Amino acid sequence: MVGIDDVARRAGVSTATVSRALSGRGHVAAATRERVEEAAAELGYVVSASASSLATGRMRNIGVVVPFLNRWFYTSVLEGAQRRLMQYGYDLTLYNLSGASNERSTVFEQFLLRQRVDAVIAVSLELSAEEVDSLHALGKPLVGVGGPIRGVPTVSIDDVGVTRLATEHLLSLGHTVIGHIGGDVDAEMSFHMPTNRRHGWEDALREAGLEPRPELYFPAVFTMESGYVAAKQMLGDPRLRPTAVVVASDEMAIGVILAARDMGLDVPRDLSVVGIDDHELAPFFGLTTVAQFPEQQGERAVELLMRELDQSREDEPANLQLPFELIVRSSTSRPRPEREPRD
Amino acid sequence: MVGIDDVARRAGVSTATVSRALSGRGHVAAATRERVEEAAAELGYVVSASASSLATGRMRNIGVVVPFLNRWFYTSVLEGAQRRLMQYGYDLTLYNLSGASNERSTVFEQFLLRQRVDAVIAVSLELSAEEVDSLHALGKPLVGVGGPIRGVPTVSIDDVGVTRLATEHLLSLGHTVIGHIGGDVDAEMSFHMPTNRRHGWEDALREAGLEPRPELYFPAVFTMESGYVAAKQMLGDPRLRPTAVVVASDEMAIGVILAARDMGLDVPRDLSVVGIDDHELAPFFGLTTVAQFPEQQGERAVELLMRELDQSREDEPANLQLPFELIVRSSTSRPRPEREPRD
DNA sequence: GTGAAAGCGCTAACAC
DNA sequence: GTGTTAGCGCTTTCAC
Repeated sequence: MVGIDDVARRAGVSTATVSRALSGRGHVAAATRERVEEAAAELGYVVSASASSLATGRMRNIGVVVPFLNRWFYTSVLEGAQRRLMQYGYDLTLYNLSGASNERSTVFEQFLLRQRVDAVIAVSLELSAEEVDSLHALGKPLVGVGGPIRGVPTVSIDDVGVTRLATEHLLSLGHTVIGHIGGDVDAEMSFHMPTNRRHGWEDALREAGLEPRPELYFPAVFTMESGYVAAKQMLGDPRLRPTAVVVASDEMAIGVILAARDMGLDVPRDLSVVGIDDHELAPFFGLTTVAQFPEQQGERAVELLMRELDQSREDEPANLQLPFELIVRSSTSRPRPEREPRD
Repeated sequence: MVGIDDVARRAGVSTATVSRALSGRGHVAAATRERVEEAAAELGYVVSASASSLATGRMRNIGVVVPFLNRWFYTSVLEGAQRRLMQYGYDLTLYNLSGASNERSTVFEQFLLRQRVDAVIAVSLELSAEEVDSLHALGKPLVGVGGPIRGVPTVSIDDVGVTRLATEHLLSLGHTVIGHIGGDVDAEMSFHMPTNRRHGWEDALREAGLEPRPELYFPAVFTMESGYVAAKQMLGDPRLRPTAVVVASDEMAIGVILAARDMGLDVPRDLSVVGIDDHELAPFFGLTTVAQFPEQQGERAVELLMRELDQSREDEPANLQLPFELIVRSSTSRPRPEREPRD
C-alpha cells in the first residue's frame, strides 16, 4: 500500500506538505503542489479514508434511511441525493428499513451510531424524539425529506397544495362531481400526507362552493392495484357518478385509468383522471398530473446538510417547501355534457 | 465523546480487554465480559469506526455499483444485498452510474479506490479489464451480479434458459407462431443478455422443429412503452400473425398486453404473452412469466463476498447460476383454433 | 511556505 | 484470561 510518506519522499517534501497539497487546506507553493501531485499520480496514491477520518473526525459519508426501495419516489430521492453528494466528494451509505421488523432499531441503535456517517437524511420517516435525540447527541446533523420532523430541517412539498391544484384544474374544466382516491390514513407513508392531500381536495371544492362528499373519497395504499380496486368501487356505485377523480399518486391513478377502461369508460370523455408525482409511467398513460420532483428533493436535502456540516451549525431549522407543477396530458378534459349535444 | 478507555476505567479493566469483550475476538472471562458490556451500555459507548478500521484495515463496508436506480431489478438486488450485509454487520455504500457521463470514471478512479470499502459488488456492469485490475491491485474482492465478468465470480441466471422455458411453455400449449420482443443488442444492459435471451427463444423453437423467423423478433429497450411500441409493430403486420409472444422483461410484456388491448385483441384468447422477471406488477396484469429472484441474487453476491473476505482468498471464481421458475397466470392459454370450433 | 512531531481511538502482538 | 504497548496512516498545531 503506497502511503503518504512514499509520496513525500518521492516529491522531496514532508508528509505535512503532501497532506496540505493534496487536501487543498493550508498554503503550499504552486511549484511544490505540482511536484506533490505528480508524485502522487505516479505512485497511484490515494489517501486512506480511515486514517484521514481518524485524524479529522470527518467521515465524508452520509447515511440515507429509506422505508422502502422498490418505489419510484424513494429511488428518485436517492438518485438526487447521491448525485449531489458525489459532487461534494461524499459517499452515501444506504439504510433500507423494509426488511425484518427489528431492522429499524438495528439501524438506529447500531449502525447510525457507529460513527460511520457524518450526518443522516431520513426519507419519509417519522422519527421518534429518541431517534432524533440520539443522533443529535452524537453531533450528527439530520435532515428529513417528505415530511416534517420535530426540530429537524426538512425538505418537502405542500401536500395540501398539490391536490388543491389538481382539483382546481378539474374545476376549471367544468367538473363538479370530483372524487378522491387517497392514501389510507393508517398506512405506511405516515406524516399525515394522505390526510393533507385529502384536505387539498376538500379545500378546493369548498372554495368553489361545493361541499366535498365523504362518499366520494376512497382509501387505497399507493399501488396500481389498490388504485384499480378503489376506482372500481367508486365507478361502480350508481349513486356516485363522478366525472373526474383526483388521485393521490400516479401509480394509483394509472390503476384508475385501467379500471375505467375495463368498465367501458373512456378516459377522459367519461372520466377525467389526475395524479400526483409525474411518475416515469405517466407520459405513457397520458396521465395529467401534478409533478413533484423527488430528485430535486434529494439534492436540496444534501445541500441543507452540507450547510449544517460546513458552517457554524444552527441556523433556523429551515423547512424547505419545494415547487410542484401541473402537467396536463390526455387524461383530463371537460366533462361530457349530461344530455346529448343538440347539434 | 466517550472512548474505549472510559469504558476500561469504569469496568476496571484494560482497553485491550474492552476491545476483546466487545468485539468477541479473543478470550474474555464471562464475568469480565459482562462488566464491560454493562459499562459500555451505561456510557453509551460505540466504537469509532475510523479508529477501528485504521487498526484492523477493515472498513466493514462494501460498495455496490449499479447502472440505474429506477428499475425494479436493480433496487431488488440492492434490497437483497443490503439485508444480508446488515446481518453481517456491514454497511452498504451505493454508487449509481446513471448520472453525468463521467460519473463512471469518477466512481472507479476516485471513490472506490479511496479505501472506504472492503469489496465491491457490480450489478449488471461490464467492467473493463483495467477497472477489475485496479480493484484487485488494492486487494479488493469483487463480485458481479447479472452477467459474467472476466476473472470475477458472478451470480446470475441462465439467460438462454429463461426464454427457452418461456417458449417451451407456449409450444406445449400448442402455439407455433411465436414472436419475440427482446432487448436491443446495443442498448444499455450489456452482457449479451438480450442476445442470450433471443437464443433461448430460437433454441426452443428449433428443438420443436420450427425455424425461428427473424421477422418475428422485435427489439425494444426494456420499458413498458418500448414493449408497447414493438408489439404494435408486430401485431399490426398482416404477414406475421403470431398467436403468442415471448417478451424479455415483464415491463415490456405489460406494454405488449396493453398494445394488444388497444388493437382489440384479447389476451390470452388472441394472443398469449409471457414475460421474464416476475415484476411486482406482474400479478396485477395476470402476466405469465419466468421469475428470476433478484433479491436472492443480491443476497448470494454478499455471501460470495463474505467468503472471499473471510477465508483464505482465492477459491475458484465460482459462477453461481441461480434458479428461475415459470409462473403461469392468465396471459397464456392454448391458441384459438384457426377456424370456428365445430361444436 | 515548509517540517517535526504529537495525537486521532482503536487493535493485536506479546508478555505475564 | 488480562495488561502493556506499539503501531494503523493520516492531519494539524507549533516552530522555523
